[in-house]
Amino acid sequence: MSDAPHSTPDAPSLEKSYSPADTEEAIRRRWREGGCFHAVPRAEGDDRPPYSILIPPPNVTAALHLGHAFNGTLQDVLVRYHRMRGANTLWMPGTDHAGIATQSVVEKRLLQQGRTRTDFTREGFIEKVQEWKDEYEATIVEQLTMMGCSCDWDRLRFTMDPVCARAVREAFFRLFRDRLIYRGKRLVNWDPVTRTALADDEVEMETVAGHMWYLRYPLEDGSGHVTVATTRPETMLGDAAVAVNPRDPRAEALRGRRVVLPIVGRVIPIVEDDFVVLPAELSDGDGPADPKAAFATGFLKVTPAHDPNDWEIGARHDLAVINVMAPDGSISLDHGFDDHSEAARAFAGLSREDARAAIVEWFESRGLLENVREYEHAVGHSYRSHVPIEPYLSDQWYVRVTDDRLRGAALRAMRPEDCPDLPEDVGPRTDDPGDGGLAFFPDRYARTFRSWHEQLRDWCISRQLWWGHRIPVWSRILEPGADGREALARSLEEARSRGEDVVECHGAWADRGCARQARLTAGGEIEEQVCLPVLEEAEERALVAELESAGFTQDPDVLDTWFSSALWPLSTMGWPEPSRFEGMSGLLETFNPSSVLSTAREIITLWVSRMVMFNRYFNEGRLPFREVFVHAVIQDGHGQKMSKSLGNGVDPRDIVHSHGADALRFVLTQMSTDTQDVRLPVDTVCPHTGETFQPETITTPAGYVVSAPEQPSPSDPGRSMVTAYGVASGSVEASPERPLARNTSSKFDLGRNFANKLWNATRFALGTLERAEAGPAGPGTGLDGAPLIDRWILHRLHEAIEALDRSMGGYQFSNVADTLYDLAWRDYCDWYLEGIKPTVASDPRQCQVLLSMTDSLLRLLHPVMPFVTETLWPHLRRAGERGLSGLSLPDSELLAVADWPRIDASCRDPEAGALFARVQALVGQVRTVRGERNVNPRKRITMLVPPRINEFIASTGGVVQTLCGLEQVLELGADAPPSDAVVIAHEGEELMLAGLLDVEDLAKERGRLEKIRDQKARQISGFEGRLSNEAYVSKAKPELVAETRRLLEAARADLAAAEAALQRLD
RNA sequence: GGGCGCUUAGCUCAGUUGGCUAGAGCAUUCCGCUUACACCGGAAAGGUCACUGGUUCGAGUCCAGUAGCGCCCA
Repeated sequence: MSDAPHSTPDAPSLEKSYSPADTEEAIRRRWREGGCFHAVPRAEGDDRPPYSILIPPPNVTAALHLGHAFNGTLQDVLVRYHRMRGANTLWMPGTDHAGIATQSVVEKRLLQQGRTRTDFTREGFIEKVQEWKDEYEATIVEQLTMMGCSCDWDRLRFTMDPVCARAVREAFFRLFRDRLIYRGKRLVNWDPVTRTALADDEVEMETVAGHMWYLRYPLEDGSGHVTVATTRPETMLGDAAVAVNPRDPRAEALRGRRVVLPIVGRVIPIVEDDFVVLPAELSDGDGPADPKAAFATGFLKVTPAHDPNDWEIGARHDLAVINVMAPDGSISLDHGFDDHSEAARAFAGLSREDARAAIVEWFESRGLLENVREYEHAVGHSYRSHVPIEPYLSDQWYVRVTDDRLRGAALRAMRPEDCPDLPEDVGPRTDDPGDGGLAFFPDRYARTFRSWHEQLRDWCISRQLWWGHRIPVWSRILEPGADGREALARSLEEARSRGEDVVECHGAWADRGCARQARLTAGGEIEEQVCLPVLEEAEERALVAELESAGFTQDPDVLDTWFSSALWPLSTMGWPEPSRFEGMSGLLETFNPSSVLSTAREIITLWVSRMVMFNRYFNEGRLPFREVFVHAVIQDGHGQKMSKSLGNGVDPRDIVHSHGADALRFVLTQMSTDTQDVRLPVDTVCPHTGETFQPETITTPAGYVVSAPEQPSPSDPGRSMVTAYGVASGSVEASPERPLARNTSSKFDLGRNFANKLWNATRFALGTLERAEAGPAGPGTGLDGAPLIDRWILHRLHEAIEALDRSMGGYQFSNVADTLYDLAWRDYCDWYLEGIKPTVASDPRQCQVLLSMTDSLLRLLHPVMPFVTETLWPHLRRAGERGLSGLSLPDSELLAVADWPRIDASCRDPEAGALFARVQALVGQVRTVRGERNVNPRKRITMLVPPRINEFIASTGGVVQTLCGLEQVLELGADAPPSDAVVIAHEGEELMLAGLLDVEDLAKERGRLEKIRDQKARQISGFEGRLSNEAYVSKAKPELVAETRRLLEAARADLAAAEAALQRLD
């Protein structure tokens, strides 16, 4: 940091402009040393209300971009606001291990060095990932700190740290014990490249230009064939049936008949199922046409092992499940494809793509390929490797979220007005603490939450990865003749008759606290599973050794990242046993439920739902948070979402560098409207010359517009730089000759200017107070008989505080920013400071108003702009005690923990508000005339006014004279006005300005008056039209009608004044 | 296919129970370096509120439909 004089609190004077880079570091240090952000659980006698937010833990895959900065800013605004309002405030920070994403970035990095994961032991590889995590966690924390986020950094958590790991183990154990976790053979979304299962929401649908192939399957009796249409011919090796719609007229003739599957020779049935789309020519036209109908033949090949719909059909018709692929997606004979023929064996080992071509070729060469058509359809792709998902049959672990204890609890949590009718299979609302208590902002997102749960499916939680929480289950297959096998087989048989496929076992292992279950595998074997509870380390080691010597092995898979994220509100607070960890006792009781979750739209399904279910299940029905605020998505200048993977994200540190943290925060706050997306055009800063320019763009293969990886320096084309996209995409690397360019955006100029304005206004206020003759009056001074402008600014302060409280409560951040901007810049700087300049030095009470207003502004602005306000704070404190009657401003060493201004209704003064509005209107008119005639601002002029206006001006304490630049105000008498007088129509009366110009410009003056005349005439006809409408007069609110009449009268008088003045010109 | 959002000044956007003459910032033009601030002050110009119908005394705002853009979930 620099040692500029204002960077130390004791410095006497302030620089001429605010320089964030010179002060931010010192301010961060003061907060850190002051321990301002550390929260402690509620203690005896502490009646502060709690306020807590859990940060949505950012992934440690990469640095944060402005989307995260946006969310972080809004949370910090809330947290700082509530802290100043006196809440016991906790903002819990942390990061997420992001299993698949982090593992794959590390694997990608290793690949660049020519190594793969399997070159390491599991432990060795995890260590590599851990290094990555440490690096990015530090980056993320630095980014948040630089933005001023007031997190409780002493409580920083990581989803895989020991505290969180303990929570994961406990949760898994309880769910397993309660039969809410099970292992099952299912079709999963399989990523053949990373060789792991993906949850539904990790699959990205992409529209693909593919083909529809029409394959002929001969009937068994040789009497002909049926033609099936398919986009995936290679899966035909696993076909188990051909399906036809029962409404299809051909169905009856085919009933009971069979086809011979080409290549394989398998004889498979023709089944009837409603799922089959009737071809367009057979469709009876009721209901909307299915676009697939145009491509359908009415015959569907059914491949239960390789298509989710076929899996369902297979289940309905009890079809065989024949898996013909290996985990890498190649055709394989070793994973359930037992009835392979000689011809089929030729395809073994081919990739999906090669097998498709070969099989199409096989059909074609035998005349069984009836047709090929172009076909555009949506195909699921892995969000990680971006290859098409393979629906794949495998053993996976599931959470039975469809159980009423989870899904039902999530739906019952909704406010009744958001979900008036619970689905039939959901239990009724109860008096449980969390029932009906969950609110969404904006409330339309409640619907997203509800519909997600209405069509919920069990949640696949196992991932075939090394980086993550390992599944704490040991299992073995019971060999025939093994001890107790007979008894187990019998109870499994019984269970099966009850519709269950698992039995709980007692005895060995179970009596040591483990949960032990047995199930029947697809192959008819008995699998015994032992889930370990949370144990002391030595005890666990011993138990594991025993299990392993008894033939058990630990499941190699890890848990879906969202499993640990779902526990975030619990795990961060030490659940299930906070007393084990220092400083955590009482956290849960004080801060769970937290106050609000601030997050992005797509997270409603991924995360919000699961936190609600888990928190309610594990913590006595309590909600993890009472409110969910869903913020907008930050897009780049091309309307594309900023994302880590796309590489179009802007590092918030770049903006801190170019504009300062407060500017970043203010503008992001102002951008937070109720809409879904906000757009932020991004510029590049040349590292060679420092100039800002619009980078050249390229279009990626996926169709995104991003800045080109390398850019020439705009004014020095001989030199070049690399962009964030270039580095993120791996196509270029930064070097000393070709450095990485920072980003910026002119969008943040507004915030930088505002911070500077506040800086200078405060500087002016302090200088003025220093020079004042008597200094400020004591705090507690009343405003009775005070000048209009002082009563008015206090009135505005009161209004602003009310507006801020309202906007904060409704997450209307844009309104928060606008309210602050208008109060500080428009009211305080433009009107108040300008208006008091001639009087303040000799008026101690006005000095106190100035001081208290400045103090209040710093407090109000602090949540949004903490750095500049905290920097100014010690200077203000030295100016004396602040406060007025009705406005309490208790002192505090640090602004971050100062009180929010306490203002009472006595400061409200609507009369002053109305009077000052008249002043502003009058001043505006005079300034317009001065501006139109290019009168030098320094030139003092004379105003001639009728008695009523004269009286009004006299009552305003001189502000009209000051703000209009008046030499004198004269009452219009019998004397003729000066020849150069310009007429203004104001409040239905004529005013005149004299001494504007040395030479009269008649034509200009006529034009001005004519314009006023026409404008007034237009207004009058509008008002008259309204009032001549009887329906309006009788139906509209009376005060509105009266107001219209008043406006009409005023406009008529103004018109008359303008016309009179025009006449005088002739 | 289902759901949601957006379309208001050249640009980026406000406009939350329908009600003064539709606002802001930037950009543009004019005047001003008035000892707080040129990261500034004053003023001007700029809009068929996407389109079509409807409800209403009154519609940017509510309803229905159309078009375009975008997002989420299948």
